Amino acid sequence: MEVQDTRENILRVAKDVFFKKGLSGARMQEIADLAGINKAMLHYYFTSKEQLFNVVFENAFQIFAGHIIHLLNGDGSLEKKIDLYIDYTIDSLKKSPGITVFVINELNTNPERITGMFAGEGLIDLSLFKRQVQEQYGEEIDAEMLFLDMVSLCIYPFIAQPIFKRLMKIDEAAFEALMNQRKGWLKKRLLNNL
Amino acid sequence: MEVQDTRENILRVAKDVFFKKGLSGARMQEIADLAGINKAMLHYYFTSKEQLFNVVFENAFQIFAGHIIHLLNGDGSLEKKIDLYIDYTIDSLKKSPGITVFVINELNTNPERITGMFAGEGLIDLSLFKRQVQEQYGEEIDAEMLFLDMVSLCIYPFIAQPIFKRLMKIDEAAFEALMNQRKGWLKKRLLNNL
DNA sequence: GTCTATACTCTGATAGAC
DNA sequence: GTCTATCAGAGTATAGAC
Repeated sequence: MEVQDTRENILRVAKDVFFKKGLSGARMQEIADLAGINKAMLHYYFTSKEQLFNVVFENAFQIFAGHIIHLLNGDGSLEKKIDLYIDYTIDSLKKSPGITVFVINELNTNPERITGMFAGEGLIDLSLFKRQVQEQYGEEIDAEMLFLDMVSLCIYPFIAQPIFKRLMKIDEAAFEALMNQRKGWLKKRLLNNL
Repeated sequence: MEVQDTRENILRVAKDVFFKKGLSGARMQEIADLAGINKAMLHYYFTSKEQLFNVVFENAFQIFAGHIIHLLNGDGSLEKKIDLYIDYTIDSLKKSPGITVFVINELNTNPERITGMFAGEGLIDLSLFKRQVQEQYGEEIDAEMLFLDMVSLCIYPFIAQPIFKRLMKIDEAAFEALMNQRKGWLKKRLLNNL
């Protein structure tokens, strides 16, 4: 197998294992087994478990934060932005439901990471969003609260997915359908209130 | 120190350590140090790390699920219930912000737990809530969606607390104030829409 | 690039004295 | 009930042959 293939393959299965078990719960042996290689090979491509984890985490954080960046820095009216954010976030999380718990958990375990993640560019910044809310709705709507609402409403159902599925007595497919239906519900609820 | 004191003391510090690092990340040595005893004593009171963890988890889950049980099975009108749920949940999470990530993460790592947790009584059941919504608002409001909204809006800000604090450039105290302010905001937003 | 074998550390758990 | 000392297993990482 070519270098690139092996490396990509490791990252693919490492993602699955780290998503499920976190940094401390994951085992290099399991990653090696799933990748069809042995532990020595893992250390040939990645110097340590932590380094491998960091690569996986940074990829995941890009996707996770992408939703928010998309919302904050997108073009168009507030209504259009919110509309797009809902579709983008829910569709994206349907494909990779474990990503939120993974990122949140790591950021909780290892809060120093946050500073590093936000240091990059000025990409993650609420000020444009705030200005837009103010211009269109004045003081009546609190931009920070609206932002908290949007993010919460879209993301939390995926975080608590195992509980909700049990509570509502539905399976994987029904949950996905519920999330699709939720897009319309959220647009009505969020936009009608503005 | 008396038996009860030592045991309670262990549970208190074990909670802190497990909340921060999870099952696999926690170290018996650290728990022993913080409790002011040695590892042998830990195993005198709790047969294994997993057993200690289970006790901590079950206590935490009671608190976590208490919010929802409170909502689902409470007395009074829907409006009153929602009002109470918001106050109860936000006040409770302010006191123990780490609990949500802890519970969610463990349920994600170890999904078999969910069945056990729900098996107990018929306490966690959406049907009363659904009936109440239907009676008061007919088909216009989707009870499951409304339920998802309430829980998401109250809980998610605490889960993503480290990120939000960084994003909004506020400290611990300001975050708490924001959550207090949020109670009023949520009541207006949720109840005006019904 | 890939493997086998192994070194070495960490950590959960127990034995046994007091 | 509490401690010291120690064992046994697991798990990361590396040496070195091919």
